[in-house]
Amino acid sequence: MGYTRRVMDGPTFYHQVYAVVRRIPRGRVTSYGRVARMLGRPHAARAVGYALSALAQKRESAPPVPWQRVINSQGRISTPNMDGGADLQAALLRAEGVAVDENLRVDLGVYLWEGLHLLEIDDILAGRG
DNA sequence: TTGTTGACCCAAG
DNA sequence: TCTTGGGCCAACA
Repeated sequence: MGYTRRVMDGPTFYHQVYAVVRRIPRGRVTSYGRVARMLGRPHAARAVGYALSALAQKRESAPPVPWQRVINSQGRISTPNMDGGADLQAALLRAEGVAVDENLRVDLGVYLWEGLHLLEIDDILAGRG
């Protein structure tokens, strides 16, 4: 089968996103697009952002997902600042040693996390990670 | 089953 | 640098 993801017997795309995000090392960051690519969905960046958004609402994350380590491809925090979310994210990153600009910008050349390969992700999703 | 909704990405201007 | 416009995707009503 090629494209049917209506009823996936495995983890949903969201869970796959969470699994990958949990692998981001402390003090490093990556982008939504990169996470999407790691999951074999090069164009699903928006869905990744949506997944993290849902995470913030549900507030049910055990173990917790370090969502603050995910920013956009321009190295900027794109979290809505309604709840002070963007500021919170910046604070969390700084606490990990990541230099965040006053304009909520991070130097990807320094802090970018390259990511994982598909095979490693398969292991993680299979519970061997 | 269809339409809507985003914490996106990329190429131009 | 910043702003626009078009494209892509998954979850949900």
